[in-house]
Amino acid sequence: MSENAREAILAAAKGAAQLHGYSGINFRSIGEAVGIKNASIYYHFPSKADLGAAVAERYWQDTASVLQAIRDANADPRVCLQLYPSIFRTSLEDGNRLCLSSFMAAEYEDLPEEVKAQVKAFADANIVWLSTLLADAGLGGADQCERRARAIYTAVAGAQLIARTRLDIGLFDELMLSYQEAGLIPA
Amino acid sequence: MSENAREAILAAAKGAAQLHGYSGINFRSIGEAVGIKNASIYYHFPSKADLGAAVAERYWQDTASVLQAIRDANADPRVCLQLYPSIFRTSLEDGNRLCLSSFMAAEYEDLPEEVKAQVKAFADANIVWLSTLLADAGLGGADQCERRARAIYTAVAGAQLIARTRLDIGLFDELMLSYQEAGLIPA
DNA sequence: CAACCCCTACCTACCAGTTGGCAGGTAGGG
DNA sequence: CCCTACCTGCCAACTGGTAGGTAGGGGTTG
Repeated sequence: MSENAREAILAAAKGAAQLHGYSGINFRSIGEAVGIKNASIYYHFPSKADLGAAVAERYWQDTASVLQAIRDANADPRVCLQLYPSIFRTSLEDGNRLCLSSFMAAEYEDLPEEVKAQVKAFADANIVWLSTLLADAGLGGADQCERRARAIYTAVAGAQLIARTRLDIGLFDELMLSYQEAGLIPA
Repeated sequence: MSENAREAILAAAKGAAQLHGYSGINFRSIGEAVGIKNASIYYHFPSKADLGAAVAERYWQDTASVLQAIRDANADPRVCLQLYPSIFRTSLEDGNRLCLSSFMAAEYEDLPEEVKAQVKAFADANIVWLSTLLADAGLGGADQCERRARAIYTAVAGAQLIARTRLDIGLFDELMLSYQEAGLIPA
């Protein structure tokens, strides 16, 4: 196992956290999913807080990579902006999972400090990406773009949160369309 | 105590749920807050699921009352729409609490059926109110207004969720302004 | 080549704390 | 005498976490 086990633990914990939150990360279940005993997880991660922070850090880094890939594949910033909601859509497709960071935002008051920091980092990464692309699309100055980036990020996260309760991805798609019609997401 | 106890339990459970979610509703803590022992709660509510459902039901009913009061106090539907975010703002003011329904939307997969139903009812109540007022303001047909109502509700809920992690109500206010500037919330 | 040792990556067994929930008892008012 | 509105005491399940043991591979030394 070795490095494989570490990765498998991260993957299992990520999946669990997207379904049940940080408090739903359970060492016994994760051990079972990975194929080791719960105590063995402590060989790879010193505590639950460390594991949670590692999961959240990996999560925003992976998201940042996907966002970068969208930019690389599409020269037109407006196309990129329209593809932005897809990163939230995929987790709904994948077993009605929530954005890890949204779930942890809800649990924020009960989170260890190191996890909180990674949750904020996710939001920051999204806002930076959005605001860069808004600027590239010529939609105002830096300040204006950052404000709008924040608005888009929070709105899309909210849409995912609520769409989840209806078990209907169509609702999420419809909400993205409404955001476009209203002028929040550039059409 | 009697009927007082029941109300006190509901209030304590509501407060706990807004901070820690459904899974954070803890019979011992609630008993302590109310001034009775945990086992005594079972006299008033047969199970945690029942208590949770009662709390969520009361929550959307109270919200519906506040929304109705806004309508009663303001003839202009546009003024009402601009006051809408205030219901989310107040819970942030009150100890950085989240909308109960948003928190439970995150926990949705782990919720008992009867609680899920009340979580949905909250969203429905908000959307009905918003879409009625959008129609009153002459902002399109019934279908169009309902779509926009959904968009506003999810965006505002998302803003509250993310603003919470920054412990800064100013961010929430700024997001509401951005939604207005973008044209999502009628100005 | 063999004996040795240590490090990796796990294991078993356990602990203390917390959880929802239940059985059965009781003070006091009508 | 019974009903209300609580109580004590308990249980089983589950939680994160710890102590200490071990199989096996690799490197070093006589």
